[in-house]
Amino acid sequence: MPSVTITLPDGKTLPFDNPPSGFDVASKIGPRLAKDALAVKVDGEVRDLHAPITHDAKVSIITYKMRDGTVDPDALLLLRHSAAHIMAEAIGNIVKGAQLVYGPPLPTGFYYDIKFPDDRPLSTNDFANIEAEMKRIVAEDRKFTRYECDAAAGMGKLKSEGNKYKVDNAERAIAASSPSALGTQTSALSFYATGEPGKNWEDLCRGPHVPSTGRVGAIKVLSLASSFWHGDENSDRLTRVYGTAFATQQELDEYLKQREEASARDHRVIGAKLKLFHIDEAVGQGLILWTPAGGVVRDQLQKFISEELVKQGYHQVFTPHIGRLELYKTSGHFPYYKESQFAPIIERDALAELSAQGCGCAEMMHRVEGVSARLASTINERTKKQTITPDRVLSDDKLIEGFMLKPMNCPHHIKIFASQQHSYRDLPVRLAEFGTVYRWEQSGELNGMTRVRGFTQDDAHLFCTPEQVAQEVQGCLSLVKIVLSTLNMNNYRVRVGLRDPDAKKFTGDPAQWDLAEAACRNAAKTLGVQFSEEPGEAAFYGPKIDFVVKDVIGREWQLGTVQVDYQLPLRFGLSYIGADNKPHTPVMIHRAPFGSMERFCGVLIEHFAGAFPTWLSPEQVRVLPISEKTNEYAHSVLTALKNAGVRATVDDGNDRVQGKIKAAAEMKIPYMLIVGPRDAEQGNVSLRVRGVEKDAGAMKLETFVESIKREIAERRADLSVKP
RNA sequence: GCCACUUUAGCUCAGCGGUAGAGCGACGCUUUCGUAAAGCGUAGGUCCAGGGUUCAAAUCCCUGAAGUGGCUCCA
Repeated sequence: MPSVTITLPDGKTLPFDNPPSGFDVASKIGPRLAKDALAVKVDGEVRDLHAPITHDAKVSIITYKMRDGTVDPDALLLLRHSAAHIMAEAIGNIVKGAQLVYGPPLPTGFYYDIKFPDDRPLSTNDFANIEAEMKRIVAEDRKFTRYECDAAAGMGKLKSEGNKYKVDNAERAIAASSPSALGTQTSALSFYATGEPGKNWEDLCRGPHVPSTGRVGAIKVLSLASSFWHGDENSDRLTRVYGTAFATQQELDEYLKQREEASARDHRVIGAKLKLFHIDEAVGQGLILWTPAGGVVRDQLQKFISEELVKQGYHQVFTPHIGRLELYKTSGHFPYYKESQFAPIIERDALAELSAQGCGCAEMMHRVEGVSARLASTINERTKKQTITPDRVLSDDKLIEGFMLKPMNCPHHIKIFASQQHSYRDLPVRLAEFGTVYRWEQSGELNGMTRVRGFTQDDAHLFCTPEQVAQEVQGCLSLVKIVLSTLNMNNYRVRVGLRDPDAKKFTGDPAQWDLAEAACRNAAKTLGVQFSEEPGEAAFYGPKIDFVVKDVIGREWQLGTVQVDYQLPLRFGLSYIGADNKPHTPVMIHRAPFGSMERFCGVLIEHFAGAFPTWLSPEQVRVLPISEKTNEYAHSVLTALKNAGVRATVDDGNDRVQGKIKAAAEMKIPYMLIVGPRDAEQGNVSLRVRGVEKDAGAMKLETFVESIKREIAERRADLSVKP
């Protein structure tokens, strides 16, 4: 028998005469550890607690809680993977003929994709039954038993069960562990029985699992969703059942409470309560109506960024909401993103003429969507590549012209640049606009302000020489940094999106892409923030740098973006006269520090839970007279505030002051000024600061006005006014 | 777009075949008050829309719209 030496995390070694299991190792360390052990990590790989360790290895025992008292993320994943099996068995017991597909753990829980028989779909009404069944399985505390068969036997077993999804999983597993890939390893399939193989429920599974069902203390079925097999929308539709699990009921309860709290800061809920925006069915899905209060927030953000733009040498431009279809065929937006744009707007006369010719719908679409031969050859010549798809090229007399609701601002800005001749001395030219664009998002994607069909980008396009790219990109990045730090959004990461190495989803010369990607990478390096490079994440015309901001609940939002573009200047034939007196093609940089005003405000609402810094607050101060006796004084206070440019109101209703405070607190107003006879006599105001449970004390009205003016002017993120 | 669920007063929701309900808000009156809701009263509804079943539909069935959670997508 070979002896095995186990090295523990603290460096101690334990000799064993026979290959021990993780449980044996834990038992040798102590009975308490053996009791708590869920699995074992062998040379960094998580394995079943009872699997034999056949060679000398570094071993650590995985318990639910780590030494510092926090939950081990490995243990949680393990437990949730096991919980997914328990849920799958429970569902299988309740719904006959349910075919299991795939059930992985997630950072917050787990799901199982299941194909239900058509006559028996799952509904949320089944949750109670499923949970009861899961509890029964947990109470039985059955062992998770692993067994392996060779590929042929395993496949035979699965095929006899008639579940094509599991057969497919097995085929993938065999392919992934094929001898050619891993040398000597023979491909085998592993199964886990929840209890005894042959007697209890079992599933094809790589594992590992917790030792027994009883170790999963608390499971809850959370929601239903649909998914596609292999994520392919043309493939089978599956039902995805989400759940979560913890070792104890208390942790589950805490998690559910946390979820509730998260939904309480939902921008749609807060937006309605604070009357920040409205979406009206009659106006249309995904179209935001900014109400007066939300209008203040947006206006302040726009003023803020406009000030920065002046400092950085930008020019403000204004362009209309539509443009000729031809423009977007030139830019490439129309062919590339046809599916996610509103349909073209076609002139009445053109429609009537086609209709008179008996032109059918398909023919009409073809003649709208086609590209003229002249445009195709021009662009292909300029970009030295076949960028116009030949089957869409029609002779000019067959084309129908139309307009597009603009999906991007760049073509309009390009035309502004092209309207004048430029010398290299003029560059960079920086054109900025709060430009509203429209995109046809799928209805199921729409979500409050964060996913909409019409939105305003804080857009700008910079036209510069190749030598200026690096510096201009850095300028853009510093702008994004100013924006994020002013708003106290300091938890973000930076993603450099590079072209997909093997896909054809990019246009242009690879050498230019290399240049652009290098410029982005270098600029990201100078940021002093961690960044990741992600191939395949580029725009079709160039690489980009995205700022992904993490909000208070840990969700990530892609907000600011900077993109380098060598393609559009070529497609539009842009040029400037260089020092050599010859024309050169400029490089374009697209950038939007907020991204979209709608989405940014939505994220901002959730970030602050509606409690905006004073400079952004729709209502900055509310004056609360104690009774009608001080209404007059309250109004004089209001006048003083308004004269100082402070957004303020008076609550002169006949509520008691407690009621007025409650109402003002619910509207998340930064400062309340409570005024009674005592204050009126001395020209004072009694201050109450948002988030503070008690009176901050009295102060002179003039002092308050000066302090809040300073706080607003500095765009401070905190409430700084004190008596 | 796909799957599940939801849609009743301005808001949050109850009612689930037999007269349309509550709390908050709004409005009015009383109270004139010192730090997170004073008291009383009044108004407010095409029960999402259209069709069907029924003596009778907010309630059951069908179709559609919108919303929510996911899937897929996001220049």
